[in-house]
Amino acid sequence: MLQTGSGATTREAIHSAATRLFRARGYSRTTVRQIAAAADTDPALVIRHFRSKELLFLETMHLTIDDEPLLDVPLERLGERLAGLLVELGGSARGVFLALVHGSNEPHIHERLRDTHERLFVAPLRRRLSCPDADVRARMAAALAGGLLYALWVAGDEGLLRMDRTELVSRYGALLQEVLTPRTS
Amino acid sequence: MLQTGSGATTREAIHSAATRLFRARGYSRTTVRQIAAAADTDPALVIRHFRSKELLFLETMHLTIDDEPLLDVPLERLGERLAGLLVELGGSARGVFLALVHGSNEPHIHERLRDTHERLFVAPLRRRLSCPDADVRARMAAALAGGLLYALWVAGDEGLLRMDRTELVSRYGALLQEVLTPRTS
DNA sequence: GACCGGGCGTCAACATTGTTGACCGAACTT
DNA sequence: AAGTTCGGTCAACAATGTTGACGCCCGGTC
Repeated sequence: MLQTGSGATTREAIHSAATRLFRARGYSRTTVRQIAAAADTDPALVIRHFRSKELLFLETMHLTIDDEPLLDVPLERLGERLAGLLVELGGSARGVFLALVHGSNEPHIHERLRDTHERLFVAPLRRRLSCPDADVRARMAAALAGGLLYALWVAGDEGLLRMDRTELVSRYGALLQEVLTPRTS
Repeated sequence: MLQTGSGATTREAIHSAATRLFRARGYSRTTVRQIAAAADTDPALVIRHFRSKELLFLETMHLTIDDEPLLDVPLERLGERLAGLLVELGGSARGVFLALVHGSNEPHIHERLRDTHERLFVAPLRRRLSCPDADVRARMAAALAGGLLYALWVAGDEGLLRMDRTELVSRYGALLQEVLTPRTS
């Protein structure tokens, strides 16, 4: 009957509090009671609205990039464009990505991360390629993309973090370009 | 005074049980009581020998590769050699790597992962290069290496997993080679 | 109007987690 | 022989995710 009483609003309060906390502190370091307190409600209600902490996590942690800017650039600049997107990605996307990676010990979260990798990197890149080995190229480029995020955020390579952004974009972009449209020399 | 009574043996039993369980199930899904049961002892003793679950994890989860085979290959084959090492790495190294990545929500484990990345990938590669930008090249190659492990194990890209090993080594190796010793064309 | 059925909220409890302290036995030191 | 220290056992603690019992209040039905 979906009566839109105060139920929906507290549900949204829980949702937004969970989003913020999961992004900031990850899955295991965020407790249901913290979420309840931030949403000014009861821990039991958090579970009653979303059926478990893990389902709440899955419902809040969606990693999306507008992949339109990926598509509207000429093919020979795709590598640099993707590299630029990756290094500028920071902020909220960083939190979601790290939460997914850290939480992917849990099978459902791992599945979510795999979907995200496929949908965010592999599929858009493959769509831009027409050669017979487009799938392999897209997957290798996706591995490179994930590798950059891994090195910067997961491993925390301070050498790369301190590096000049435009140089990093240029060099890593050239590498991505080499996977996507190799020089046949 | 180091009396080698039954103290050291149970400590080793705990150590080996923890190693096995952490590798198989990761940090958060392994409980101190499971470790104690597998070592046939008491949970309290696990904590008394290693001061906390996290310290026990750090003492057991060391990721090492004999980097000698990395060094004894001519520079122009280094890329393919590294790629070969990475895809054949499986087994126990996979468990340790995943445990570190998943657990790196915890600051100390994150620090361990950063050290491992530096010691396992960045440093050996930089040692082989002599150009002025050796550091940047080594770090980018390390990002590629981590990206391959990330794509295969963390994200679980089934397309790459199903791919022919020798082709994957050859193609990803060429890419690594491009970072290490770029064709100046 | 009386009734009551179900969504919303509150509270107390449960099992499990990591961790600590109290107690005990045995072995080594003096 | 006395004492100190290490190794082990047991019970407890606070915090975690989760569940069930109870109360409230609004919307529809006799």
